[in-house]
Amino acid sequence: MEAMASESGETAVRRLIKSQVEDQKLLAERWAQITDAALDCFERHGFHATTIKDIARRAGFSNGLIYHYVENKQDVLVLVILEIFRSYRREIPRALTGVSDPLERLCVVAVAYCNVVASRIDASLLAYQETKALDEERQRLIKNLELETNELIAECVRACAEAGYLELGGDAGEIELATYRIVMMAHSWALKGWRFKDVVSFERYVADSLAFVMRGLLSAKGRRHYEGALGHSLSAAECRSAST
Amino acid sequence: MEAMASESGETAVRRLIKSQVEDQKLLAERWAQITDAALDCFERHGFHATTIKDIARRAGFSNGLIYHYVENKQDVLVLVILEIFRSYRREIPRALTGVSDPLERLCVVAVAYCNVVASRIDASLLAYQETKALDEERQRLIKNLELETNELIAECVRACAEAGYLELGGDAGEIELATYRIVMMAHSWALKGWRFKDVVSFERYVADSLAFVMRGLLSAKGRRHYEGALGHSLSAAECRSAST
Amino acid sequence: MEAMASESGETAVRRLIKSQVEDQKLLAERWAQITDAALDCFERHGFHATTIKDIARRAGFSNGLIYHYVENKQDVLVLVILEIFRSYRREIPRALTGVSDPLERLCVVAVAYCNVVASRIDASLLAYQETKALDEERQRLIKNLELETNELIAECVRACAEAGYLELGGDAGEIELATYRIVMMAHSWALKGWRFKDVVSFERYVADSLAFVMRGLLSAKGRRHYEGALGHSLSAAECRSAST
Amino acid sequence: MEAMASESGETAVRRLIKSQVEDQKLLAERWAQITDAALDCFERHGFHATTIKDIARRAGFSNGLIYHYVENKQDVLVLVILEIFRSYRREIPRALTGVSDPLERLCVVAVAYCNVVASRIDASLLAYQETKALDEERQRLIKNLELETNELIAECVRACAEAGYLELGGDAGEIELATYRIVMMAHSWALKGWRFKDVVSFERYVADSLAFVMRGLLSAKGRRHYEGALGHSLSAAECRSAST
DNA sequence: CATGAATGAGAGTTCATTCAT
DNA sequence: AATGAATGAACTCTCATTCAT
Repeated sequence: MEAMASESGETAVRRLIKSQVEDQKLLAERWAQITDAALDCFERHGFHATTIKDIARRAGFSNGLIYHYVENKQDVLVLVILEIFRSYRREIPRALTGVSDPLERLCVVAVAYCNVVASRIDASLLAYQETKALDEERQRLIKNLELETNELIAECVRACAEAGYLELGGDAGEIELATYRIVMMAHSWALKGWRFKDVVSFERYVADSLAFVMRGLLSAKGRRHYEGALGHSLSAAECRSAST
Repeated sequence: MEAMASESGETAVRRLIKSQVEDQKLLAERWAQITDAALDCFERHGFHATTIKDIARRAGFSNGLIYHYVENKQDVLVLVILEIFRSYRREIPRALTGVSDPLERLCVVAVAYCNVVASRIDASLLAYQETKALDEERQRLIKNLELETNELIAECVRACAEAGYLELGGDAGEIELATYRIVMMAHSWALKGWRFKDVVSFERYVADSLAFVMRGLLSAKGRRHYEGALGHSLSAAECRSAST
Repeated sequence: MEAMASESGETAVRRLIKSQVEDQKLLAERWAQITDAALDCFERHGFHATTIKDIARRAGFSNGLIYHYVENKQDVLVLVILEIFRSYRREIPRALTGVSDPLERLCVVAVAYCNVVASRIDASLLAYQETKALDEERQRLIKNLELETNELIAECVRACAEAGYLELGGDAGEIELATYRIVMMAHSWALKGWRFKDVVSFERYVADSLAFVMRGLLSAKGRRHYEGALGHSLSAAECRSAST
Repeated sequence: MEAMASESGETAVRRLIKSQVEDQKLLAERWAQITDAALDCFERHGFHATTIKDIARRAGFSNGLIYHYVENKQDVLVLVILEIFRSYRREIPRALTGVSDPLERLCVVAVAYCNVVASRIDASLLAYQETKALDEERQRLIKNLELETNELIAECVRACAEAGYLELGGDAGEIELATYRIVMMAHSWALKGWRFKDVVSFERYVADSLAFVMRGLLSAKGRRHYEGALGHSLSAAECRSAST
């Protein structure tokens, strides 16, 4: 399911963002340049205060060129938001590599997700802040990508649920809600970072929040497993978080 | 402290938003009209896509008039965001009236906060989405109002902590983090409502989330109290939530 | 001729500037208030940068009131420019009182004219700067008033010419040109004061310029009279200039 | 000093008026078009009554384009005023070419200056009328350019003073005042042309005024030289004036 | 006679987008 | 493929003027 969804994501992008340029290699390179430049500008001044010229200047080419690779300014925003979802899809599987215990996988995925969000706080917020500026089709694309990304977490949740570690039945709604508990734990740092930073370090925030979420989600069996055999590997996960 | 803080909020507004019109009654009426109209427009198209003329038209008066009551478009946004904080300050104390048990108060405050957010989902998001469009002074005002509002919840958290119901020491950081667990529970509905709505009803979301947060925060003593004597009054609180 | 002309001036004003208010005494009082306030504002910020509200505020009444005494903003400018011409008509005859020698009268009128200009530099410039902002009828009124004022000087010139003191025939063109030599001597101080002030005092400027103009205008007979019997009274005139 | 000063003038302009367009040739062409169109509009309706759109329309391009070559409306005014100072710097040296007698040079420079002013009466007045509308830096630039231009005349005055032709010591203040006598002779035609035109032709005005100024400035020695050997070349100068 | 809230046309300016080169 | 000059619609904000009270 993951593969299918993510393909539909990339495919949809190609359908949505029209380029006049045929050469696929060049297209990819230019999209990357545009994305980098735009991300930089948006983080500084937000989407609306950034002009196409700003982006072009930072990318090091003429403003006209952007319109060879993108139909309009909205598409640049889409490109940027996409890039974040790509980060998730790159980083999360990497973090999960070699981890097999379902509960450990859940913890790892939560921490990895937090790390991605934290490494691009402003970009993560863009999706919240500016999606409304997009037309319906593009909004739908982004929501789909979010659901795809959530699926990376949902899988781990599902595995835990099946192993009886979670205090929930296995129906889709419950799985999704539990997934969002983790998603919001990461996004809260981005959304409220301006305040949290004065109160607690990121590492401490992640550790505390993970413990909080786990207390909220785990069954008695899960709790035993979590507090028992899992102690050492979890601190390892936290270490990894600090090094990103 | 609460009273003082909230007063400073209103005072700051009067200092920040300059009106050419002296008549306080008229001023209040026009501000309300502008706020209503703007809220409506912003919810539909977002802040940037809404023009002053749109707002004036919807409010039913000339575009020039807005500038008699507000210095610029930013101020209209401030007015709108303010309105939400006013809702909190109106609704939360009302919900708490007559409730004395600390843990019950905590549950009630959480539900009340969720209700306010849910009744003005889009407006609640505005603060997230558009605060960046404001100058520093206005951003500071809004952040202060948020902290003031949080204090309404923090008080209840503190009382529970002092009663030993919570799994935390009483230091300010821990209190604040716990407060934000509740805040984010409400905001998550606003932020992710587009998805949750397909999965779960608002009432169910609130009930589940409250249970989740409580499991995460309560001490053993708190848990006993929560599950024991509190059962009946909590369902009452939920009923109230449904009726708002 | 003077009387007739000045009457036509005042009469024209009453015809041009329409007031809704009948009471002539009140009308005069309000016009004076408006003129004072406007003069003050125009000197600070110029005609265009001054708003009707600015003027009303400084005059101490509501902006609406101005439109009871004046048809539009242009009329306020006319009122102000008029005030300067009234100064000429007040000050110049006063300075000439008791002076009978034609050449002495010429010197006195020149110095008096300079004094009026210097006492209201910015207002004097208004006529130059903003007359173009007026419609044709008002421009004509102002030009007529200027000619009336010039006549105060021209009379003295004519008397000197008739006494043979000047190097010119008596035809109207020559008289007028000689008159303008004196007018421009005064206006130059207003127009170029920003530069002159660093180089020379006003009193010195007047004395030098008077000498310069006289050298340019006087016949041999006039020069003899000027350098002979006139010495003492001229320095007296300069003294008066300094005391205004 | 002259060269240096005039260079600093042009340099200051480039620093003050910012264009988005790099191409120097195009920049010069567009500036010229804007200047011409603006001059035309300003002469008709004044600076304030002229809109950017008016200028664009007359120049034959879109209103947006102006802002590629100029930062704001003020800069257009600066461009226009500048053009006049450029005329002085072009025309005056040309008129002086081949004239070596100091007194003759003084007469030639006066006539040439008058000719420039007369050929662009309204533009010459703009500097008087609208400088107040500019910010301080731009006002300073214009005043500097005026002083630079005056220096073209002051040189001739200085040479005459050194030759003993003028009734003045050589100190800077006296030189400058004498220079301004000539400047104001020219500007008076612009300022009061509306009246003079009915009384005297421009050529006659220049001849009379030159004679008037010379009578005012010359020493006995200068007068002898002026009336003696200079007769023929001066009428030549006047002829040139008529043909411009 | 006086007030001041309300109007609305129109100003300067910005910037996404186009297209000739 | 790349440039960057040109366009022009649309925005925010101002303010002379009106008119109900």
